[in-house]
Amino acid sequence: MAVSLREPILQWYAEHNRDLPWRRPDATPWGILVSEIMLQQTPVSRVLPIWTDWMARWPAPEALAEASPGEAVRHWGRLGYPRRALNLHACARAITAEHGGRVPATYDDLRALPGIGDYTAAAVASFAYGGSHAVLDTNVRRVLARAVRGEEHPPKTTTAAERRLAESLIPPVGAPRWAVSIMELGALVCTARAPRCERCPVVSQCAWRSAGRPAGPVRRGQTYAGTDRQCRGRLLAVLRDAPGPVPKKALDVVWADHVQRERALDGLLDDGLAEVLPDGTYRLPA
DNA sequence: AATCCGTGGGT
DNA sequence: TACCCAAGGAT
Repeated sequence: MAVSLREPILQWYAEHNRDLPWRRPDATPWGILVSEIMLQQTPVSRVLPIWTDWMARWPAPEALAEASPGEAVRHWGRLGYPRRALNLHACARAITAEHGGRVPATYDDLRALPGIGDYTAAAVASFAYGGSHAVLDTNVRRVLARAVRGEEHPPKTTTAAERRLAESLIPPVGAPRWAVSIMELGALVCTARAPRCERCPVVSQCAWRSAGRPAGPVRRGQTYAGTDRQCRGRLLAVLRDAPGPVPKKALDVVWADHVQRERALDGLLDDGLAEVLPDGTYRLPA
């Protein structure tokens, strides 16, 4: 059955895997944790330079824990979803204070850290510690949706059936290798947009392929221009690129709509991504 | 369950 | 050129 997907995909990975720094033998659990949070909804190519800089600057949780949250946000640069920088900083402080400076090894302990959900906990437990978990990211879900269910896209949210299927495929030995293999296949071959079926090691057993690659329903993408998110991004960029506190005027000039701008700024303050000083200037959190 | 949360590159 | 979407998580 679906278990016959394993050997071809493992073999394909052995020949086609990318040499990524967080996959090397000398990668630390901390480096792997940092990479997983940076990779949430973010392409590898954009993570690489930021990850390299972070690991040189903060090679262990204790180092980041000693920095301010604002410094974490500043060095996050334009990776996107900057609350992840705050999450990573909070992870560093929790690991330092509650786990003796060692990244926890179990799924449950990892899952309890800020910004670490089901996927990231399973990924770190597996990749950093050799744990056996279903590592269900968007790549894996797409490969399974196509190869097994014969559909172009996975369901919007992870279903119990997907989880059962993923768990049934975990090999008794080498779970981490299997997880990274099927993820890599989704990332490089079984892509969302223009899948390279001619390079796929399991094309002969793919239900979607044999059905003629039927198109799934068109999914509504979220527009971005003019949103609060774009406004928040503009405002935070001002704070990030300034060496110190900035007057409110510096924020006002980057977004015309007054009501939306104030709402977005309040949101940044609420989220702990910015703070206001007694003199009315703004900066990244100290 | 549906929305919100950034950013930039590929198609 | 628009649009899609990328190793998700929190609410």
